[in-house]
Amino acid sequence: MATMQEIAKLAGVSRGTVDRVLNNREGVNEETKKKVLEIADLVDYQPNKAGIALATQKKNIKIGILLYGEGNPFFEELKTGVSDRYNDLSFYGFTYILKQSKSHVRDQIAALDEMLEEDISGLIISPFNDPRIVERINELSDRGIFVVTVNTDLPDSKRIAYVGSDDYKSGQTAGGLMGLLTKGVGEIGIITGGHNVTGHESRIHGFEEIISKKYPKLQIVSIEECQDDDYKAYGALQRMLLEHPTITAIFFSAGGIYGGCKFLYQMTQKQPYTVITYDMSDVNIDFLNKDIITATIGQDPYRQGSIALSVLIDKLILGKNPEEDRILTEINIKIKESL
Amino acid sequence: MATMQEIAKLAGVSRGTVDRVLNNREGVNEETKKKVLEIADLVDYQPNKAGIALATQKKNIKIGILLYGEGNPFFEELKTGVSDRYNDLSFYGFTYILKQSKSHVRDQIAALDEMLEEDISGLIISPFNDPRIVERINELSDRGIFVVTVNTDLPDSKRIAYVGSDDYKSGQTAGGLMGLLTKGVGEIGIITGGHNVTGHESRIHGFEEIISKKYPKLQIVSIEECQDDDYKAYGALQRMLLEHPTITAIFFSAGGIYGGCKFLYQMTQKQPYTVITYDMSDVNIDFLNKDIITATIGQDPYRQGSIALSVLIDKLILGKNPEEDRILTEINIKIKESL
DNA sequence: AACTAAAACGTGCACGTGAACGAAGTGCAT
DNA sequence: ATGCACTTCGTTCACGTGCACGTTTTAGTT
Repeated sequence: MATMQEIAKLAGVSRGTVDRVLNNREGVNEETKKKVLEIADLVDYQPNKAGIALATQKKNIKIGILLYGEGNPFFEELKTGVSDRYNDLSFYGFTYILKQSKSHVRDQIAALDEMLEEDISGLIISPFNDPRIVERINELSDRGIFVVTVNTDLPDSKRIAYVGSDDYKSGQTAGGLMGLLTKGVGEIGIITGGHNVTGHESRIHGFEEIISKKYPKLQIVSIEECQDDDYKAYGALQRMLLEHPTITAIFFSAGGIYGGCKFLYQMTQKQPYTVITYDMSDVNIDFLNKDIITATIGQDPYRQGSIALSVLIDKLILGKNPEEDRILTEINIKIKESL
Repeated sequence: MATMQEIAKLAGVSRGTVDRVLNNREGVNEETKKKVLEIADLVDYQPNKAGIALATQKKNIKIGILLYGEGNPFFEELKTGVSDRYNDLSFYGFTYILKQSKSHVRDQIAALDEMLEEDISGLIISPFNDPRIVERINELSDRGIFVVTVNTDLPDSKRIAYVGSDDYKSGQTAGGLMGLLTKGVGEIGIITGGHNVTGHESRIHGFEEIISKKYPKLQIVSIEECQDDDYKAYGALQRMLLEHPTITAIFFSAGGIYGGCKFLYQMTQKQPYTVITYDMSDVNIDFLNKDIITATIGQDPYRQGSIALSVLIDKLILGKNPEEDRILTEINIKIKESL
């Protein structure tokens, strides 16, 4: 591996000049610049990360991580991913501060504003789908603070990358799984979440596509919205099953799982519903163990956290742009036995 | 974060002495040693990784990675995991050499012996379950070369850690999934693999346990061994379905998937078998797409590779022992739509 | 030609650690 | 007292980079 020193020698200049060229600092003649770049290219110069790390430490870089849903195992796992990767990357001498707001847009905005006081140089955020959030992300970007979104994307913002699952595909997966578990026959009810989580509709579209194309004998007979509220979900499911007693399968496209499953659990005449939900929350684990939920679809939150930190540090310290601006994580199916 | 220099100042000695104490080098008085350790503990000294990295570079550490099954997507993903993590960790200035032997014990032994010529200081191996391999791993350990096993464990060897899935549990997962997909009714045939892959029997035991306890109307009516050979698998499945025409579900506990699925694909009168296999190989993907395989069970090879490298480097460069000597990866279910 | 300002470049320090080298200090035999 | 071996400890260099500072060269003005 060639070092700056060696390049300097080959180019007949000092290491300082090489440094200026390779870091795009000004104050170097066009010709010498060209020559240095040529040689750097020739020897395939790769900066030594340990050197960078040692030199960067004093800069005291700080990045912010803004999530919601305290205690939610999805975010707990995401945090583990961040923390594990931080372990590898901490030699760059940066720190991070973590905030978890309440699950509401205005709380996230408040937390975001608080975070800006801390003069961070990068941000990882699981954003709500709200124009005010987009606005703030753009503002940050303009100030030179790089933003990576996780879990939910805001494609119209100036974020440098999104790390999370492909919602349409995860909807298709739910659809395919539903087909298999029901042997392709029966009636389905869907409990949807709220509207400030982007992927929401995509999931349902993916689900509907597979059901309609691949399983003609499977029918979606009712869709109820619950705004990610457990009380509403309880009531919604109750009404739904009363109106459509022929339903044998239920798909929760987002929240309201606890409320819905509680109702199913409390039903006097137990019917073996096929139930598909999202994410590995405590609630999901509990109801998987109680045989209320049949399967749940995970989106690898651990890797979301891990990759997000990695991408942000690459950009922030090494100046390396992510290869894709949408980095998709795997979709996993979990059942009781695979927990 | 305290540095050696600061500890030295507090202890009233030079940094060299602190270095000797903290790295367990000899030549330092008991009392001063005690004092230094006290202060190091007090300030919660954590060595600066960038410093270590920069200083360690010249040592030219090399580690070996020994796999088999060239082209096998399981190992391809594992290699990606290694490579990604290497990207993060390469600042320690180490290199690795990768060998993929043929899928046979004696080829692995030969490759292992070749590797030893290269004077490596650590080894990651996906071992065959054979006493000669165990013997060699122990020999390496005695020579101070740390060994991490992936994919298959050799618990009786002197490896410092195993990274892979819990085979018994993955068998249970297969069983639970089989129950769900068949609605708990029908007859099952099992195609098993060979005997030099440890987890083999554990998977089948886990499978049998769930089937017998949870799904009384589901019966395993035939088990055929195919030694991971596709020709044998083809024939074995043919015989099996001839002898037991009532079989509606097939469980491949290891190899022979291509042979078996090819037979199913070529059958003139297509029957909708429920088929469960292991790992995300090309073969599996192909037959998932052809609707021959219903679901396949993955064991997160990416993370196996990633974690294995991490553990080995922690031990080798930072002298840190893994917290557990069995590090289990997640079990994931994949269907056609979630590929 | 003399001076000035800007451009272009070199030098040196800092970061934290590993490790070789060398310098004291101690005890013992001569 | 001198020499010697041994213990104990301090000093120094090396690793590769970022960055501040200082120095030289160039171009422009009077």
